[in-house]
Amino acid sequence: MKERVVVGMSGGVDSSVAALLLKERGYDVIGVTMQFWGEGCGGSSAAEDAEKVAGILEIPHYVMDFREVFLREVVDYFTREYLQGRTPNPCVVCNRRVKWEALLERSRQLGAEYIATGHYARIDRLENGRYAVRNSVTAEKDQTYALYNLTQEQLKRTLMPVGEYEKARIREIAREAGLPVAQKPDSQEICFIPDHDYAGFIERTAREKLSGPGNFVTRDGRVLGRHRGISHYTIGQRRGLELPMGHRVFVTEIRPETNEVVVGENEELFVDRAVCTDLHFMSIEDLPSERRVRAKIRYNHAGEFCTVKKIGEDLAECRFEGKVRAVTPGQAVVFYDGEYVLGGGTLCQARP
RNA sequence: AGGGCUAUCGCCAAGCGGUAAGGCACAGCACUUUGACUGCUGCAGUCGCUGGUUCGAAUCCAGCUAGCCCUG
Repeated sequence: MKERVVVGMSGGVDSSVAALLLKERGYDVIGVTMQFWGEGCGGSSAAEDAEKVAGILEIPHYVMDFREVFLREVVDYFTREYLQGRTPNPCVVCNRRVKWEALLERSRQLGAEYIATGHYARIDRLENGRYAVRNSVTAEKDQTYALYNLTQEQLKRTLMPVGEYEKARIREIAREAGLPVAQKPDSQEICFIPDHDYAGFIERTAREKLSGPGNFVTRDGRVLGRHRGISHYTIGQRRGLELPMGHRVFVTEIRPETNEVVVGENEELFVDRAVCTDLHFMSIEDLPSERRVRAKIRYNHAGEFCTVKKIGEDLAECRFEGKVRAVTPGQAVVFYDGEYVLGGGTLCQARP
C-alpha cells in the first residue's frame, strides 16, 4: 500500500520536480496549490502551471483556499508588527502556520500522512530522536532560515526531496521530464502584496491605526526632517530616507512611542549582542546551558558565531564573536549546529 | 526708488584662479521563499546670461537677468 503525500505546488520548477521525484519513488502523490490571497491565487500562472505539471505526471491536482488562515495568521501579524515599529518576516510565519499547520490538517483529511515541498533543505532524524532541518546540498541555495520554526510533528510528516539536489540538476530533471516550467524563473512565490509596496499596503489595510509622519532625529535628539510613518522603515535602511546629509545615513532605531525614526552612521549599526524571544528549538529540546552556535540574523546573512544562553523563561542572549550589522527587532535569528538548525527566535530590542 | 544677499545636476550642496566633491532622488545590475534591508554601477562636457582680466576662471572684474531680504 503506497504512502500518500500531498505536495504543495506553487507552479514553479522546484515544487514540480518535488512532485515528480516522489512519484518516481513510489508515493501516491496529490498536488495541491494553495490559495493565499486575492482572486486567482495571487499568481496568475500558479494554479495553471501546477495543473499542467500534474497532468503530465498523471497525479490529481486541487486548488485549496487558505485565504482565511493566511489573512488571520500572516497578514494581520504582518500589519501589527509594522505598526509597532518592528520588521516582520511573513515567510517564517506563513511556513509554520499556513504552509505547514494548515496544509497538514487538510492533507490528513485527504488521507495523506505526509506533505512535501520544493524547499532546498533536508530533514533528518537525529540520534537523540529529534527531527531537524539540514542545509541543502547546494550551499548557495539553502532555504533553512525560514523553516526554523517548524515543530517536531510537522517535520516528522514532511518530505523535501529537492534538498538532495543542486538547483541546476533540478532544472535538468524538469527538462528531461518535459515539464513546461523547466525554464520558469525562480521566486515566483505568491506574495500578498500585489505591487510589493509594503508601506502602501499597511496604509490601505490599517489606515486608522497609523501614527503617520513624524520626525527623523539623531541619537542626541536633533530633528533632521520628517519621515513618512514608521512602517516605511527598518533598521539599517538607507534608501528612501530622502535626507540630503552630504553622506550616507541609516536608520539606527525606530521609536514607536514617540513616532521617531533615529538616523545615524553605518558604524553605529554594528553590535556584538542581541536578545531574542519566542524561542523555538529544533535539534534539541531545550537549551539548558549556554552553547556556541552559528547564527543568522536575517535571511541572507552569512552567519556569525555566537554564544547563546537563556536569560529568562522565553528570552535568550547572543554574544557574537564578530559584530553583526543591523539587528532588527521582529526578524528571526536562526541558530545552526553544523548543518542542522538548532533553533531560533525573534529578535527584540537589544539594550547594549 | 535705494541698499544688501544669492544664482553650480530634478532636489540639497561643496568649491575661494589650476582644469566640476558628496548626499537625496532616479535608472540598471547583484542578492532574495521577507520582491524588507543591503551592495555595486550610471547620472553636470559644464557652473543664470554676455563680455573682460589671465597661460588657465564655477572661482577675479563689468554689465544684464532672476529670486530673496532690508529701507522708503
